[in-house]
Amino acid sequence: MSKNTGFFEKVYEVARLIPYGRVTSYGAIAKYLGAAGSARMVGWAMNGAGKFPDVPAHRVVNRKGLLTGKHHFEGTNLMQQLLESEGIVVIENQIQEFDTLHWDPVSEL
DNA sequence: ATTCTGACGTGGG
DNA sequence: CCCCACGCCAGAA
Repeated sequence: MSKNTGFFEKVYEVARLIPYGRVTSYGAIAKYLGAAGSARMVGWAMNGAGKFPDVPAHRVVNRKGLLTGKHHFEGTNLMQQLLESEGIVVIENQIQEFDTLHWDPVSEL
């Protein structure tokens, strides 16, 4: 087993709870973990999420609904394709109707 | 040990 | 809405 820090593990846990066809933001996860303000750590944690197929990192975007982390996926627009595959409309790396699709673990969970 | 970076967020202009 | 500056803190060199 890898030496996962509790923080990383919790990030992955929340990420797996993201419903199909919905998205959330790094800050929302960070806040849910009680690490509000440390949203960057969530993004960094996702960097290691590539080793976890169960973690839909493509459903995690920044607060603007922008696919800022698409460059970390394979190819150039894999992240967008995955999102569109779930019925999410993405134009120019920007999720349409982001406010409606946004899933907040603090409120929803 | 120090220094820099980073898949972010918030506040002010 | 945009842009700029600061804070956040774990990991890498």
